[in-house]
Amino acid sequence: MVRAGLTAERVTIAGAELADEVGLDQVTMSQVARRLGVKDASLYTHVRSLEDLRGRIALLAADEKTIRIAEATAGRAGRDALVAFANAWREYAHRHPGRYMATQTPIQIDPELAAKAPGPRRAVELTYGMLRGYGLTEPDLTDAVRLLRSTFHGFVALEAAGGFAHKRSPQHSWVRALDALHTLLEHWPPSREGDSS
Amino acid sequence: MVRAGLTAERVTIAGAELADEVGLDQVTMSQVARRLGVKDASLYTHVRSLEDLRGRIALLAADEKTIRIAEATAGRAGRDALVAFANAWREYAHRHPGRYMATQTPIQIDPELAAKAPGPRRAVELTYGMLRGYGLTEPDLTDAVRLLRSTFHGFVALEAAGGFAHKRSPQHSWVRALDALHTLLEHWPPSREGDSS
DNA sequence: AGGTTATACCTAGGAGTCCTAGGAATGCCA
DNA sequence: TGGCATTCCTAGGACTCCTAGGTATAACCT
Repeated sequence: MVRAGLTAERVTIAGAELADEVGLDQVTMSQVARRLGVKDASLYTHVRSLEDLRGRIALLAADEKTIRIAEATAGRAGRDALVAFANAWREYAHRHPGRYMATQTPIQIDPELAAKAPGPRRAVELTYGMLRGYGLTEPDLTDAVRLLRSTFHGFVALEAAGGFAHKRSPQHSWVRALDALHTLLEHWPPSREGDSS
Repeated sequence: MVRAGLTAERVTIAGAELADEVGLDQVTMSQVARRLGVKDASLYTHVRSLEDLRGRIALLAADEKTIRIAEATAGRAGRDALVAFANAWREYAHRHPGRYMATQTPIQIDPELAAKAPGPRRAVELTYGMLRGYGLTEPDLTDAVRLLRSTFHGFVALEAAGGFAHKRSPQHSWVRALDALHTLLEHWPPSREGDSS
């Protein structure tokens, strides 16, 4: 009898592959075990539960996505950086739909595990860095970061859910959205606080 | 023996309530049946499968959300309409997290059933109507609609997933995002097609 | 009212899933 | 070579989805 040589990472990767191939909710302990040539009970040595596995897939995806974005934006600034950032985000979501969907999970991720994963924190830093060139200051900066992340995520999520009719290619709308966001960042509106107009 | 008086609608509503209370993935045939005081097998008279039920919940949510938005935007125009539209969207997502999450489901909804649901189609019309005041023309109009929908959805999705750190209230960022979108719509950038700068 | 029909709801059960408990095999290191 | 930690197993309980086939009830029709 040959051991399969499992580890939490290998289980997570198998789950992530499965998620991309057949959808996140088809990722079951049994399926993952089958793919690894192992009985489902064996997985519990490496992973606490199915929930835990899904959390690990989400963190893996966050890390991978962050790395792609970092590579894509390296050495770029302004509009170039914005476009590279956004395209890397969207491409990751397209290439790894299951992994990406795992990141949408309302958080019940093991905090201890999440603390070790550099992805999420790094992603925020990257976004701030990308916006440096636009001359925004806090709290506008945080608001702009959130707006960008919302738009990127929302677009790919609607795309994945079939939320766009067929009359115009999503690609066109995507490019135009990036144009719009760029000009928006260049002319970020002042706060209307106390404005009664 | 008293009959429960079930129907596809009542099963769907029970499922939707359950989704809001305990999360969409806790919506099982057994749980819904239990809530209705019925055996799980009985539900299959009214609903084809669990997938089918989830699709019905998604359509119900789409309809409800559209109605809320229609009420909120009635008689408004310009920025007022934009803010009312967006707030109605976000409020629905907050109040009915489970239902809302069901709408994110990658489409495997019974087409025949979807054709009868007015929600999604109506929602698109409403969005176009809201943008009428901004003087956009096709294809910019479609691009703008998609950008707005992406941002609204992305924001509430990230909010629900705990994607925003605690340093600044999401509410502030939301208001600023709406400001930003409004000025963006007033100064929609021309197409850069063929622009090599 | 009584009989007929449609259907709402049931019981029974198979297959698949998550997860635990405890045992056997394997690789490592003295 | 022997001891030990760990990997992986078998066995099994509880729950889930869904089907098949039977019973009870409501609605309709004369």
